[in-house]
Amino acid sequence: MNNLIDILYERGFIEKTTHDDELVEYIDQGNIKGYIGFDPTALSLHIGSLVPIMSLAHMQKHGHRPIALIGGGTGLVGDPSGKTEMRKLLTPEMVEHNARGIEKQLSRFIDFSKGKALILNNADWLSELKYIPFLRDIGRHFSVNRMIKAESYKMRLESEEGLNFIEFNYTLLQAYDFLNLFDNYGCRLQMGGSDQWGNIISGIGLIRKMRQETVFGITFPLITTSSGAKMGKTAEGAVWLDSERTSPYEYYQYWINTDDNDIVRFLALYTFLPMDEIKDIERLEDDDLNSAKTVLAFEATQLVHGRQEAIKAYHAAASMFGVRIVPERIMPTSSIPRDEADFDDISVPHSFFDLKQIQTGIPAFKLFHLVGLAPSGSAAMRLIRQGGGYINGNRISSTEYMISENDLNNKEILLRAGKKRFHKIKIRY
RNA sequence: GGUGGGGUUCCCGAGUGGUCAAAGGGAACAGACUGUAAAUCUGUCGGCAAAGCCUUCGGAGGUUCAAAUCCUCCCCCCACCA
Repeated sequence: MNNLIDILYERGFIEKTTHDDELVEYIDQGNIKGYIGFDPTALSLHIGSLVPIMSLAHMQKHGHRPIALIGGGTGLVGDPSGKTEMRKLLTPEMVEHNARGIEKQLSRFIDFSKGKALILNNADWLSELKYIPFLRDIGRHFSVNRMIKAESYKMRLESEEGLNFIEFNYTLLQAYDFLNLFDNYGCRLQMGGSDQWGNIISGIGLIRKMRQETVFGITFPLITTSSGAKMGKTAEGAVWLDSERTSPYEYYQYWINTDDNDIVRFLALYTFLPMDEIKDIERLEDDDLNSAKTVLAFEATQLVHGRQEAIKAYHAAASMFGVRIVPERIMPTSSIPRDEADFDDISVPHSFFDLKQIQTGIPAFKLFHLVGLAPSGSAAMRLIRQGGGYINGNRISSTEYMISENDLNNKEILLRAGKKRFHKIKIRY
């Protein structure tokens, strides 16, 4: 059970691989290089990229050398695989900017020091490509007949919108990436999402044809929640790894809201906790399940935002929803604090108001909108009308309700929308 | 370039002169039930200090008392032909 492949299989990272036995043999040699591409379509990565990131981290933990390839060049083209519509084209400046942000986030999971891992940008070689030589050297190895039969293009070919030529070239560029990494870095493994299978196979084929060498591919399953939703999608949009976009508290809450049926799977994928402990979770019921979710949320938050932030989020949640001490018997390896500490709540979303503003009086619905608990005044009005608006734990009875000094509770007002969205008003003196 | 079909509120999708803030479904939100879970049931689901008013149906004009619906021009997408 020491081979990276076994570990990845056990934790649920692998959907399929090429050359099963040869791949295991190859990885057994140790210190191998494997790469994954990251699209710089946004400034930040989100939860959807966590599986690739974690697998690179596992690689490193097992003595191999991960290569994170930022798609600075391919990002200018846009991967159509599995997409229903064409991506918006990004400007080179945007791609460059995004690449930096992504690099920062990756380094939380992977140690890039002393060549223990590499971070590369394919713009470095793709932007220099000459069209005619590229067509002659690379393009001639690709059969259009085969390409249009590929599953990843199928959706687009059958759709109304069709497939644009620029996107059709994406596969060639990604195959060329692999060739390049093979030639210059001795990289023989590419990993990626299941939608990348076609692109990965193309790279493998290209290297076989041009270098007569065998290289390998691994794809990850598409992770969905038990209810069928894509990972990391909420009403507010994606759950980002960047604390500017998704606060550690919100991030923590996302994991706490995990479906019961997903806990084991997610602990395996999104934490480094030992598998034998994770398997014990399957036997838990009721309240213990919530403890397991707490561990999941804590560990996942710690990985992305660091221990301090994870503890803050954990404490904030405790102060809102009640303290929950995780028993020693559940996930003993987890570093989640298990003692009754002083639970502060500084991580709960909050904003500051002047005492004067409160004394003047402000309609409750207005305040809910103001602090972002409702997207509009109308929505806030509805919320209150439906009995979903609370002040300091008490349901607001009327849409006319005015917030005043009387609502101050220890210099604070706790607003709540529905069951689990909180916002604290603090008075600035 | 030609011909035909399209662009509707977060998404899908009905609507071809007033009864349209626009059917239906999905998503989402709230309530009940719970465990900050799922399932189920009920309600809400453009904005606005709100029984009223304002802004939306690719864009800009126009016809009309009245336009998502009719006319003109433009932009974009798709299919077939070249």
